[in-house]
Amino acid sequence: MTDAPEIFIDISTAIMCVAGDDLLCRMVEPQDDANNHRPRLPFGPFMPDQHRTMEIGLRHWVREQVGVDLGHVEQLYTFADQGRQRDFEAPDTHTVSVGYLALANQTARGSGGGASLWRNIYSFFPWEDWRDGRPACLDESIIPALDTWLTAAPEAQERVRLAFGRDRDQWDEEFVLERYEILYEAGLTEESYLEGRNPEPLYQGIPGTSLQLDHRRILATALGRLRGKFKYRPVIFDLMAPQFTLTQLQKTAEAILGVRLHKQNFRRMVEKSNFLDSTGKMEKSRGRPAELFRFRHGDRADRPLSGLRVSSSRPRRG
Amino acid sequence: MTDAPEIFIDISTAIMCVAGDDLLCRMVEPQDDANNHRPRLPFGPFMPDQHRTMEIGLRHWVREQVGVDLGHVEQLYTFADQGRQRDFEAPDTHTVSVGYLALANQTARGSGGGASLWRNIYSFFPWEDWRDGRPACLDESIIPALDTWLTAAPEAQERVRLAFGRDRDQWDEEFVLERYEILYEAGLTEESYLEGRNPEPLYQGIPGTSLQLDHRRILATALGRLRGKFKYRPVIFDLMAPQFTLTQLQKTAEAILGVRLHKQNFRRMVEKSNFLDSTGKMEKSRGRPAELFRFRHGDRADRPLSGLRVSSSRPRRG
DNA sequence: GTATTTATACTCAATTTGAGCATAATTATA
DNA sequence: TATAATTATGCTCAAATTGAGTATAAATAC
Repeated sequence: MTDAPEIFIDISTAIMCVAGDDLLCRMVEPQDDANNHRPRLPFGPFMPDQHRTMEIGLRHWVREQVGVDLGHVEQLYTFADQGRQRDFEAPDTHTVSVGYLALANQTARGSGGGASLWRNIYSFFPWEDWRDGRPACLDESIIPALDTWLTAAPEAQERVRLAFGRDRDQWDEEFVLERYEILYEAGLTEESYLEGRNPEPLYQGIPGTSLQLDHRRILATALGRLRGKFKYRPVIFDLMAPQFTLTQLQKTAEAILGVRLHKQNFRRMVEKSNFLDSTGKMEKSRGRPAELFRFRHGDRADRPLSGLRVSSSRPRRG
Repeated sequence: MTDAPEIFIDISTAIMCVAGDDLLCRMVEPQDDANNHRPRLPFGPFMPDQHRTMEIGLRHWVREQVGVDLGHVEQLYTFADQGRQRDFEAPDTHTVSVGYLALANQTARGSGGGASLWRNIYSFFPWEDWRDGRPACLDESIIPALDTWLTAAPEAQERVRLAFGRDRDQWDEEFVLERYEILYEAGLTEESYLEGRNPEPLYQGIPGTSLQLDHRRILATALGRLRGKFKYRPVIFDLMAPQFTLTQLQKTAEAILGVRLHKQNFRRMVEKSNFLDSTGKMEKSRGRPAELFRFRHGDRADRPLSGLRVSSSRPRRG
């Protein structure tokens, strides 16, 4: 077993942050040196002799490449399939990719080395943002393209139906990865085209910026995980500034879920959850000033670690 | 960078199955060749030249070592910390361990090569089974031992409180891994003793069979994941025979959660969820015969993929 | 000082949950 | 053969939660 390919591990991190209405992800922009004009996540090899754990390794690469202070950090998934992140210069090598999700708040946004940028997450997944109603790109390009693909791959019918729903209400916001994987397999992403999965650049009608290597896949995993997790663990507070108003909290929840929430009910839920301590202070901006709250940490909350069981608002018109 | 340690990947699988009241996990028993008398999970190296994906690799090792037909398969976590699964014979090597959860039903239990056995999962985590009330071992050995440890490591106080709760009702059944990790760090597992974390065999008062390598850690991850997941995805049906009664379904849910459920409410919930099709048939055993149901697959269910939002029964006596 | 904006309070019906009582259809046993 | 024990299923009912408002308060903008 001497000529088995040597294994390398890449650690890539999706760092999320919120600003106003936007859920942002920290990218490393391409240096425009011809080869690779797509942005990427901060990433680097896992070096067991220098990093006792992968999380230590990840913090090293993040510090070096984007200099952001991380709050909550969690491992997402390990992708090992051949060909999704192959290094063509080292064919006798197999690189496995471990994706992480990290959360930061605005105060920790840092600026750090090199060209880098916070990008709205929905610029990579326009079809995931339903805050202003059903995204137009679904009916304009994605669904028609998938229908075409399904005539060639009818066995995928059920999977597509589950991921993209049939009519309204059938959309499960957590299936971010499933949807991205389907688009990838259907050849509707630039990634699949560049990796030679299909001869035609079918992706060109579909909006959404593509990323290097398998980073958009990792990012899809991150968004899906975040959407699921914040419903049952209070991770949302890692995205908030130390003090915040209920509206800011709600905007953050909406940005994560890609969905509009009912204001009064959100407030009621959050108050009952006992997560918040009120600072006496007020924030004034436009209309009536809003009270500033802060997160009440572990020891005093009664439901130790549940999340925000949000209920979305479906303004009645149909 | 020529003398960086070479990386290997182990794939280990926790295969779960249900029989009656018991949640079982498929072990490979030790061949009793002195070195290792502890059981282990089926596992083997990931060989990228032979297995296009890790899941293919896992199925290969499972087939070879225990011959079980797998239903649902899902990746759990990738553990990479030094020293938790070190191979002392190859010091210039670093092995990363990827854990998987797989579900099987009784009809798929197979027998396959070598000495192997289904073992009750709570034999490894006796403190996780609350079906007959609070496990005695908690107050008899675990909590006192943790208290002793906390005097030496007071910074862990908050973590311990969160994982083990203070009084009743504070126990979050999903924190299986967190609890195991605390016991490991506190030196209260045979694994930590054998890995040289502490000179005294403190674990000897604590019940629970230990496993080889980091397999009990993977198993803890598996149980925690299963407990969480079946609440929002219908994975429980992968553990059921093709036809089953509501009581059997409830027993399975109880075995997973390690908690007793309220029968009538469980029935009501499961009927409303629309997951079941009634076969006309009945199963008779002791009392009144029970109707046999089967799982209604995807296309016809109205809530496509929610899980069983169980409500536990707390018989009032306090 | 009136319109606009935003925050917060309160209401109310519909639904869901938690707990238990009642009844039905069997097998085990006196 | 009657009666007890056992298991399944049906139904009730109050409490709590949810979904969708209306109403009012406290600012700024014009």
